[in-house]
Amino acid sequence: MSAEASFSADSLDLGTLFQLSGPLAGKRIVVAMSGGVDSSVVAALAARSGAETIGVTLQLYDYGAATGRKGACCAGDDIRDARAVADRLGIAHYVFDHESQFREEVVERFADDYLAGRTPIPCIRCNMGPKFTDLFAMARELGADCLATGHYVRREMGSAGPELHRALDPARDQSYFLYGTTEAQLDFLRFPLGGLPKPLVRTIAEAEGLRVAAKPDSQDICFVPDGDYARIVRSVRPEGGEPGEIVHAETGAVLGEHKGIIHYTVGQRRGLEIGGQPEPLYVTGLDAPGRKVLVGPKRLLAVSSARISETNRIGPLPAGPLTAKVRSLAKPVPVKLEGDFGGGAEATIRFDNPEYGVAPGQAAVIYAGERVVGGGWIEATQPA
RNA sequence: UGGGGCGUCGCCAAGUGGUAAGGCACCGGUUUUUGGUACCGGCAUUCGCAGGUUCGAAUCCUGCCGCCCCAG
Repeated sequence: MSAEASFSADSLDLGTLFQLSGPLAGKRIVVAMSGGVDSSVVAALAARSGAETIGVTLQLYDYGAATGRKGACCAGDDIRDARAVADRLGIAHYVFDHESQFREEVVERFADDYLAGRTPIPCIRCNMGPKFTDLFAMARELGADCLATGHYVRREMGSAGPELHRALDPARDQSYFLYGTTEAQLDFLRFPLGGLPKPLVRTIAEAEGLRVAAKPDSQDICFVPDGDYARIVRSVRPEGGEPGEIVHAETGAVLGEHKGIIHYTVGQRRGLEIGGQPEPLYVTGLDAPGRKVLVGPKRLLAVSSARISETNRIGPLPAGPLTAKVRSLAKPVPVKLEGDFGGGAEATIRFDNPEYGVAPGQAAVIYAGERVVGGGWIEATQPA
């Protein structure tokens, strides 16, 4: 409202923002438009840059069927918003129907993970698949010079090629969700917002007269608008939600009954509905075949190391100290990396200090300072 | 139906004459591009029920009800 109110896109060095060498006129930028503020601003900046700009939006799911409540989600509105922004900017805009791919690669996988006693992160699968693989291919086909997205993450040129870095604004950083970006993808991708504070992005949206300027930030899982993810799991895999026993991890005592393993995640405290305890009980493990939820006091959550799979490495492994984030909201903690890392190999991360609530299915993202070195899926953990 | 013990929020539990701790659970909020976590706040006008004593009772007395243990 103050200094930023008078800000306009003209004060930004758009060439630097999009990291394209030479004049932007004659270049072709494909922007992944989700219908939100961020990607809309990216489209606006691209359009301003003088480059030919093409907006692309993926329709990822049928909001009516997926949520079971017609109009409960804004997928339809998002697409309309994206189109409206593109119209306003005078750029081409294409919508691609990706429902079946999204359903298979993201939604069903999400459900299967829960059934297997894991705690999935669909956003990462979505980034790895529909967004960075499929959109990537489309942008190539469209003859683009780069694919730009509204993610808050930075692409920095290192001595060995482009590197992925955390966003300048740590509160907005989305690097955790993008660790799976391959070097080939990163070469082609651009993240113009990674160095900008969010309020500024909204200011630009206002200055550009974008209808989405005041649109709330998306949160939660996009195909679970009301937070009831278990219902989505059951709608995809009706066998989910089978009740079972809640068992003490140490004594084996049956403490209660649960309403389906899909409702629980390692590290979870609430929702067990077991009272009369001297200290809180946490979910310490999930026994999918036995349909058991294992619980115990907090100390049982302490983990010394984790095995991670399908690792992706972005750029060379640095010599310096490494940190890891094992959930999106957490400060990276010091770790040592053991085994091969990258190229899909399995590796182990060893925590310098015990880490609590490390859930299989979540991602472990490895950092060297601000740089994202890569990451993998947490397969199993070793008690501390 | 002889003896002993116990009945305080959904659960565990402090309080034995001075006007209901705490923990767990639950609910709400904050945080947040996943699930969780964490933090903050809320949560028994009432102590199995009914009488009585007292200025005043969950705390003392009486009866009843319920549960547990020992004895049979």
